[in-house]
Amino acid sequence: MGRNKYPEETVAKILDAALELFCAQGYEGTSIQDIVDRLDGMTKGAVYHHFKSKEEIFNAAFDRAMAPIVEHRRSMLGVGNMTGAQKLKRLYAPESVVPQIELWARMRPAADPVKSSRLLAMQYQGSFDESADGCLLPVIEEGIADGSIACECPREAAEAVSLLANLWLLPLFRPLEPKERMLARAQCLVQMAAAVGLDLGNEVLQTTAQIWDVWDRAGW
Amino acid sequence: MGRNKYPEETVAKILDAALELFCAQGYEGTSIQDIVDRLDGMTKGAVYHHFKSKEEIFNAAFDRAMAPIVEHRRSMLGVGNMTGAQKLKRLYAPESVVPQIELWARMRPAADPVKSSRLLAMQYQGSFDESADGCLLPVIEEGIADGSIACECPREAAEAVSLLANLWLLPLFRPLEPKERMLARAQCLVQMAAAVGLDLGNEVLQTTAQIWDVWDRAGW
DNA sequence: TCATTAAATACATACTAGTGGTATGTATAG
DNA sequence: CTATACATACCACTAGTATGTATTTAATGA
Repeated sequence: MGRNKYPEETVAKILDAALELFCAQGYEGTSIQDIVDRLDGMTKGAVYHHFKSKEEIFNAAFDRAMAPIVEHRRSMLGVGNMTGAQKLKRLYAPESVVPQIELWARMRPAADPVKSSRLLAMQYQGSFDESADGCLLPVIEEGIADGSIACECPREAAEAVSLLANLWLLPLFRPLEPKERMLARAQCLVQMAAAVGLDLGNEVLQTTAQIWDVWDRAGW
Repeated sequence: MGRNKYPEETVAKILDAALELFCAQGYEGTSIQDIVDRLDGMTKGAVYHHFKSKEEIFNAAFDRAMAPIVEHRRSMLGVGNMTGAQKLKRLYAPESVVPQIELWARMRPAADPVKSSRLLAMQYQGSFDESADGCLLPVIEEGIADGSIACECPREAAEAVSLLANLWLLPLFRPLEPKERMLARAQCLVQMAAAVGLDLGNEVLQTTAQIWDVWDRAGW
């Protein structure tokens, strides 16, 4: 194949193939050759021209997939006519979470923590980032400032809620539990969060139910 | 090297070397050759005579390291003269947790979730196992049966507490936070657990403080 | 405005060191 | 004598590199 006039198309193709494979087979279970084989006609040279390592492909693929979701969550922060408490509920309302879940469902990560260990590590790391630099902690602090939230340990509460939401309520790396169990988890999280001053709202239950439906439809 | 009269010594040497390397460099970052190089004079043939794969070495190394700790925690279950609530507090008291932490501290896992992703995945998986088949859920159910614990969602509460204890209170895969922050986390977890009917007891604070000291002394 | 050329880009090809794992040989203990 | 505990030699495959080649873009001059 000769030189492409629009190399960003090639990059997109590489990232699409990589994302699917990384999710289905894990990072270590996916070889560069696997990716190349999905790019009909293309060779390893092309891949290593656009990316300098497998690691970089991995990160780029997920950053690209997550970008619109991160953007959507961030967009709420600037809004002026909402209290912190209202924004907090919004963060875990269906319209904020379900699009992310639909993306994950399409990517079909392996329901085995060890196979998906790298993805799991990213979600773990991301839970802390989300609390610190992302949306959750800023929203909580906004709520404390405007008097709509009373929380003595905002940072810790944010981390705990974020961890549980990402690694426990999202059925990413483990077999899908029965719907009632997932709802029980959500109810449990709501109670626990309330104990440290965070009212996540009962929409979390609806969110969880919708997540379950998406996951179930996707054939888990 | 000729044939050893006591092959279990060879096995022990392999597992010792493997454990240290897997912790320090992660699973993928450790090659069989790395392990062999630590077994002076021995070769890959010896390793593959005793273990059939890298995976098996990994599992055997950690099972061996964890065995005494698991045993110690299990030993509490049979005791008859304690209520479930008392046993629950015991599970997170210093004498139950600190030995485990000292083991981890000696192994020095990399404070990077991605590098330690396989260990992280094991801890994650283990958190669910601990709730389901391990000590936590049985103890809670014992407490419900004897009237010392009032918990509406024992399974969910156990999972949540287990996850937070293993992935948030233990400073395994992330840089060590300041002591006050770790104590704030512990306080936060105690409050959240109380909200779903589990009294972890204030010993958790002492446990956390001791864990921090061990970690700090180990040079994190 | 357009042809010519130079340089930068987008790939393909061929190769390397190192990996997990195996097949097989050999010496020793039971 | 046999089974075990190793050592030796090898294999297919991996991430990554060095280099070659064709094509697009930019610069130039008229």
